[in-house]
Amino acid sequence: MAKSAKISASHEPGGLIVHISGLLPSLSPAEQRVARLVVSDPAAAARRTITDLATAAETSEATVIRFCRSVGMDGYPQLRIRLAAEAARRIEPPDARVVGGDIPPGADLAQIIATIAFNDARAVEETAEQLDPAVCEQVVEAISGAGRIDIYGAGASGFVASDFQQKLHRIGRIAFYFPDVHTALTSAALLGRGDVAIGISHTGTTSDVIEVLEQARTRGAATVALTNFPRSPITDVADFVLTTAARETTYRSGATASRLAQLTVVDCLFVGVAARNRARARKALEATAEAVQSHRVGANRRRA
Amino acid sequence: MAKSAKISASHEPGGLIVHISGLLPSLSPAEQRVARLVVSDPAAAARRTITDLATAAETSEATVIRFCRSVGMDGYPQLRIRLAAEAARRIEPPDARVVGGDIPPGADLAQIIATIAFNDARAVEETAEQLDPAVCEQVVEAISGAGRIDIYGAGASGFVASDFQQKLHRIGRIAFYFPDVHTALTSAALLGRGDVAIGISHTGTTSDVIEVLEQARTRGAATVALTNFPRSPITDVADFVLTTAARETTYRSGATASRLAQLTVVDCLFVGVAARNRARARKALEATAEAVQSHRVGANRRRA
DNA sequence: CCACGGATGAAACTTACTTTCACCAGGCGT
DNA sequence: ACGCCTGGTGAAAGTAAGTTTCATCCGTGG
Repeated sequence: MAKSAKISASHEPGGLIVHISGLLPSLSPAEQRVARLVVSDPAAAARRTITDLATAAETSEATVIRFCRSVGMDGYPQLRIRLAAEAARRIEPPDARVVGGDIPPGADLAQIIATIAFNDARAVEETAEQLDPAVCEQVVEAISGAGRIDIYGAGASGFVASDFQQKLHRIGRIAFYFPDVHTALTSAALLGRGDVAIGISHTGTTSDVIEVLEQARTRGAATVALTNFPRSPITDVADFVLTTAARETTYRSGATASRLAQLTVVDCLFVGVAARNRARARKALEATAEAVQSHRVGANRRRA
Repeated sequence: MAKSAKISASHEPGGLIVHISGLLPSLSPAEQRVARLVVSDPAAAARRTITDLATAAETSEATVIRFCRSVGMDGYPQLRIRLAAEAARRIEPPDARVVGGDIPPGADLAQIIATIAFNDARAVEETAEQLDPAVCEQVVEAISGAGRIDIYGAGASGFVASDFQQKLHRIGRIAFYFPDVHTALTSAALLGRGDVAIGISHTGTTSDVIEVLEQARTRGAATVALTNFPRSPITDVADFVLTTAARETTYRSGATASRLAQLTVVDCLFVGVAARNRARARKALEATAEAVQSHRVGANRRRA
């Protein structure tokens, strides 16, 4: 008893396994048998019941408990949990993911999934990191006070534009999206001071969008550009520039990463606007949610 | 096609937590209370005894056991250990970010951005983790060999459906998307063996989509469901079920996280299909890229 | 209104964990 | 050599944790 008592003081936060193997020689023979089992396969040990482990170590449960105390645990369940945690941590990180890289021709689907998800998640994170909250704030303010909001985007970015439009609409802001250039131009011509025009273009070189944004600007509307390239042409016609941070240059993994990044920015703006008037936004959201209720079918099933 | 045994079954290698939150709506109220406790702090739950947890969830031990079974565990000890492992693997939760939580009323924009981006990125990562490559593979194969591919989705999921359609179209697959239920139904009625129908619904309860998918199935098409909830009604009419892992349950941060997750899955499938025939896909992509070139304006500037 | 089925918790029950205690083996003083 | 302590050990008793059963409750649909 005296021997193990002194050890109990050491609180071992890091490597429990290491800790155990360190004091292995100071343990009694029967406890050593237990310790060796534990050290050699922590994950397996974590799965065993105390009786099981005792049998495997050719000893009694009592000894296992003594072992637990010897290494500074309260009891067996605690040891089990620590072991499980330890074992989980040991798993090496998923092999070298190709950052922003191409997908090798021979890749299997699991690899493809890992690569894509990694890049997609990165795009979202990095976009958020480099977003300037000050600019966002100004844009949010402009949108909040706008008489009307026009959103432009072509192709894949049109998708995002449309999403933004819907979101704003759902919280009661007057927002429009135009899938067609001519309609957009017409609308832009009707904007004025106090209105907001938002142009979305990943490359920042989509002439249609630039043109429309320019039109809006000359009419006195505040113009916002959302693009991946801070020095692209679209930024010339924008009062506020928001950038995404998708690295993907190739078309390989679709333009999905950039789309996700754009959607994230849009979401931030949306929540920012909604936060300005919680009550009103919430009310509007609840109303719209209710509206689609009738198109929902019975709840999720219970059992398997 | 093995229609009896549904593909996807009990695959949850990625995240147990994620798995649980997906199952959440399909649990009974009392079990949901337990689930919420577990999801909100897995590490703490792992430390608790079953009686403790039951008390905290204001329910009985019996319910906790039922919960364990519902999420596919043998019993409470097993759950505990899995939770401990899970919690350990989890990287230090970035300071005060409310995981899947609400955005505090007083939050400034920088906080909002951080929270949103964090949740969005998480949704993408966790979705990838829990995606079953085997099911993906089968879906990819079905799509690759399909005579025709119909994609259905309403509201926000409609965007994703449309995106998928565009992607497949761009690599030369014959794919359709219908924004309108009636057109979709008509189209579904014309499907047959060898065709593929894909239904996208975050909640898995959108009656329109379910209906159309069912129609497609009775016509002999292979049906695929993409939803966040593995036990939702849409899975009843699907041969293949793919799930996303967005935790957000509230409308607050928009349904953006779920949308991103869906897009990621779509991207994976797309790349998977494209990888099946690199040459052909690449050629098609290059052709389409060239087509929009004329709508691009001069390159990015070099310096300021 | 009742029958029904699922959800639920109390209590019985089982298993796992912990403590107690007697025993044994080896060291040590007489 | 003989007791006599001392630490190591497992059997068994005891306690707590986990699991099952079952009666009750509640909402649903006939």
